[in-house]
Amino acid sequence: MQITLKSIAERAGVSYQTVWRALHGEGRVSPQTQERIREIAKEMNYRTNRFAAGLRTNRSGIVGLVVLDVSNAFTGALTRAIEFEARARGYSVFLANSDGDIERERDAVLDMIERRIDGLIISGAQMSQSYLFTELPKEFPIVWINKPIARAGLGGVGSRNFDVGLQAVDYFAKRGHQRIGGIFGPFANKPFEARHEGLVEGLARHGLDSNPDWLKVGENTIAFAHQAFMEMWQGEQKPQAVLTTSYRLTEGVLTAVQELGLKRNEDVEVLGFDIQYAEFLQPPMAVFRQQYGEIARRAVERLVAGIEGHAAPEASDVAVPLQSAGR
Amino acid sequence: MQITLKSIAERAGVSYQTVWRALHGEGRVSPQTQERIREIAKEMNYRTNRFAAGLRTNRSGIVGLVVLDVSNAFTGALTRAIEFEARARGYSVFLANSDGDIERERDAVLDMIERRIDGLIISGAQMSQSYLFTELPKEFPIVWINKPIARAGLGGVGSRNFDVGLQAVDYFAKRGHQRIGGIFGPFANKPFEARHEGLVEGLARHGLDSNPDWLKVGENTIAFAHQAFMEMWQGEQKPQAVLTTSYRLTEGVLTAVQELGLKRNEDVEVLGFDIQYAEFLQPPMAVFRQQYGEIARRAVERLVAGIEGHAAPEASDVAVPLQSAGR
DNA sequence: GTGAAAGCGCTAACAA
DNA sequence: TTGTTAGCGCTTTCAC
Repeated sequence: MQITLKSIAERAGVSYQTVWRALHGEGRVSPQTQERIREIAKEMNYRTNRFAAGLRTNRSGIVGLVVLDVSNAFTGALTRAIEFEARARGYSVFLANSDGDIERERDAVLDMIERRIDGLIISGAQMSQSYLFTELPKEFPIVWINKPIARAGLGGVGSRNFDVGLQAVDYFAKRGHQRIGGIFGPFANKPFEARHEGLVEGLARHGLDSNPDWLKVGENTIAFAHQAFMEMWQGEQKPQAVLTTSYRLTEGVLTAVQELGLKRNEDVEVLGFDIQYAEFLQPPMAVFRQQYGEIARRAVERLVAGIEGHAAPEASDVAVPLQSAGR
Repeated sequence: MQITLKSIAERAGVSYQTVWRALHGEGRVSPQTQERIREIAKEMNYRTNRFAAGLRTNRSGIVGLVVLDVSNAFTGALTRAIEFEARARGYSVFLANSDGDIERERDAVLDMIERRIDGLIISGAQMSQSYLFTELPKEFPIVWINKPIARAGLGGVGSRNFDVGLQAVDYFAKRGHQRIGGIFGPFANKPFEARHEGLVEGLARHGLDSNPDWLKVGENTIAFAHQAFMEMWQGEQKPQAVLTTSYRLTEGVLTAVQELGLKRNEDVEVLGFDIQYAEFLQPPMAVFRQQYGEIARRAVERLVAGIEGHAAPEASDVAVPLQSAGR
């Protein structure tokens, strides 16, 4: 048995529109009636049926969030922050993982559309060029994170990835390194391309060699990074310092360093990325950390503005601080 | 403009119930009509309005998931697995973080109730004894994870925490340690209590000392673990081996070990918990790892059975394997 | 200040 | 095989 406006109305001996007004505080009810009705509602544990309300208003108060994989450290932190921001604005969030699979992503998005989400945040999208976009309502509010989507009218938020490359070279150069390398995921992911460009530009600015053997582009996996580092180390010229550009790539390099029995900071210096436990490593590792909280705030703000028709600034990219190895 | 059954019906020149039957494959439609209608629907990008459907059927096909904090490594993995299992059964998931705050948890749950979730999974619940339960519909399907809730008629799933303590002592004893300690979160969280009991029982079985100075119970925070380990180390009798019983507690001990300049496995041996990067540490660390995939599977299975009225076994606890330090 | 009534889009029971 | 109709619980307009 459901508790509805009607059942409260019966108990209170008024019409159910009066109940509605009392609960929504729409003035035109006598204070006594309002008080009485609210008490009854509370006593009966009345809860608005958002299905019915949404059906009527065409608003769900739900945002969809599709991520690659919540169990990734950065994504988890991002997801938490997004949920926090969304809830603060009265929205609930549907969560789905795409697992990097375009079909899973599409299914998730279409399911959310059926469930009438008001807007969508999509992080690390697979489907940016996909025909899928022809299946969404025109002008549907979408905000991307990290990986741009042409279709998203509201734009998106990412990190200042070009700067990551620049900063890395500055850092390494200051510590006296000349032979600098980097490991990158696929350029189909724009952030990797930008980090790469930044590194190359940084090398140029410092007048350093940009050795293709030390600049590895491939999959964003532990295995690729491991292999890439191994290859660098087999070359006759070995790099003195290597920038990694994702969580997984960092882990791959760390395993390789360990297997080769190298000492970080003596044999080779590694700059990590998004690794939460950098301080616990021996020796501690300096690390770029994406600012999930700020990214989440901007993304949600932009999305909600789009949904509710407020003006809001385009979301702009967020700086990625380099956190030094000291504790 | 919404695409509805009605708008398809107009285009197809049939009644909208015929459209409904065609789309739901309820036999009684001529194959040609069915084919034609489906094509039109596809072309128009028709998507069922689940609000309307849910209003009618009183089923949402949504499960609520409330966790302490998705950005915690174990919780992230658990969340991903739950979403996977739920989606495989046709359910979407609302995600909310309680952040360990009972008010946030309550708000999230009540909001989900308004949105008519079919059932709730709650991990690390804060509100087990709370008056809140008087506010939920009787018999509402709830499954807990990790922290038992009396109110949850469907039971829950956890890890075999007592066994963790037992195994830890076996492991340490086999490696020749006699002075064994442990660090635990608050006993208000049953899993900590069970791990503690297991450790004490293990010590007894091996005829080892159960020194209260080495058994620290407090907050589940990095800070507490850090302080607890520091205290142990200031005692005149220092432990040779320490079990940590959560992700955060492990990190706290690792920082303390590092600050004291100790060498793990020489000065003191540490058993970690739920640390994903145990292999990257120097030296690698043996670690208990909760089986999030299996826990998720059992929880969702149990919940869905409860929702849909199937018979299903009570969910039982899952073993926690100890993964050795080797790579 | 209060009530009557329409309608959101769907499901489901019944009629033709 | 197809159509008619009622109703889920709410929001909103209009009348009193």
